[in-house]
Amino acid sequence: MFKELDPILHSQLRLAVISLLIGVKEAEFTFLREKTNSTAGNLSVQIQKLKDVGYIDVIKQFKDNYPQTICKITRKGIKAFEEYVANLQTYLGKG
Amino acid sequence: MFKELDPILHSQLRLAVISLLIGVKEAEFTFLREKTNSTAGNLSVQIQKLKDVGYIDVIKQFKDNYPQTICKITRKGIKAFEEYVANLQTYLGKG
DNA sequence: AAATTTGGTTTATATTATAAACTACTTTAT
DNA sequence: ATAAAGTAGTTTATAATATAAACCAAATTT
Repeated sequence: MFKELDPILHSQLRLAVISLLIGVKEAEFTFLREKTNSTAGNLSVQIQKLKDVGYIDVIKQFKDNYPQTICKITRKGIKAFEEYVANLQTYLGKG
Repeated sequence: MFKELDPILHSQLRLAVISLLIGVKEAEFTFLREKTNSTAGNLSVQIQKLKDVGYIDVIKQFKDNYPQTICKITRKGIKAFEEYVANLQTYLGKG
């Protein structure tokens, strides 16, 4: 009947981050923070979680003297997102 | 960009319950438990929350000597579900 | 009448999310 | 040169959620 929803993606902020990364394939921390309208602390935590499970790659470097965090979705992340969306349909279908 | 997702509905079990209730308009606790494959304790708590915010009405009665809990979605609940689904599209659109 | 089943609720615990405080460094203004 | 403010995050503490386990009350079965 209802499919399990990946708890990693069933979070507003993490879902928004993945959704953005699917569109652009690479994005800065600050870009994600602006687009998701989240606090830096929360975003930092959620990016770490997405990285821990292998849904994104995180590259830390410096740009114009400032630290810069770049995020990229992985193949695994794309697959997880697609499955999440598909499973979600089992909840929305009856509406 | 991303719309806020109603935290009451952004829960796998509560969303499943509402999804079921939209289909049938009235359902027993036991029916919901079977269909959602949840534990009675968890379901009891989540039904209480849906009732607290006015998304469902809960009627307690007896049937064949046993207590029976009936749940019905309210107009407010239907509206909330529809809005949740619409807002969710802002997250899934780029996939 | 003891054990099991039905239909739940309550309570305790694990997991998540969020915000606030902090680190480390850079830029700007004085 | 130094103080104040800004950038780019991380860590930590707290609140909210979810889940499971234990419990309750009555009914049924053996």
